[in-house]
Amino acid sequence: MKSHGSFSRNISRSPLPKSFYQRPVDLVAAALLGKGLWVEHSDVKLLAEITEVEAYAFDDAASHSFRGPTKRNWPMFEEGGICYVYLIYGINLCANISTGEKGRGEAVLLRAAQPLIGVEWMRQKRNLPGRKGKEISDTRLLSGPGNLARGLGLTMSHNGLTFFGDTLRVVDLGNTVLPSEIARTPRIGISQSAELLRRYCIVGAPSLSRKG
DNA sequence: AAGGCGATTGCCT
DNA sequence: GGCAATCGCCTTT
Repeated sequence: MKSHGSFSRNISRSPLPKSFYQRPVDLVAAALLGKGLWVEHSDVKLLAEITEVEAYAFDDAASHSFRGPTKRNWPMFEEGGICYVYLIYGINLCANISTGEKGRGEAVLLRAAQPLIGVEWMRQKRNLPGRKGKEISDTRLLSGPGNLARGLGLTMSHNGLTFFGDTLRVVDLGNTVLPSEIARTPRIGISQSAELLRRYCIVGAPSLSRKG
């Protein structure tokens, strides 16, 4: 029986400690798989299981931080556990979690998650007025970085918030993701350092933005 | 001061 | 499978 989508677990409301993020970005990326992403809005509380992420290191040509701090990427240089939100292609938002010590310049991009709590709220966020086609299935609501940010209601107002506060949290879902269940692949949509295996995903998770 | 291009998505062919 | 939408940073005048 696969655990994805199940509620029969011991879900913690406590955010993971700062120390969780004070580690090399690739370790944090892999460790985030299977964890709960908790987002609180004034009218709703949301929870989703992280299934796909990408690691971006300071010495990585594909990373926003590669050329040093700017007005846009400054949260990447904060201490680990800070939210970095940016606009991509003028259309979509992407949410990241900074890692390492302050000044390091590394982050994990959140690419996909499985909705657990607040599913209908997420669907409303995705089904914006004017959208054609069929209703989006649960597993696709947070599939892809732009969709994840939109479905969870993340905006630029979340830029710079911590993931151990009231609004944003990463929590333990009481499950275990074995190393054999984790796949490493090239990152998606980049040209620099395209050969590096820094995309991490839970093998076979239905919410993945792409197979593998 | 201006133009190219990107860690994307959804619609159209 | 191709492409438009659309904003900010970086590179080049």
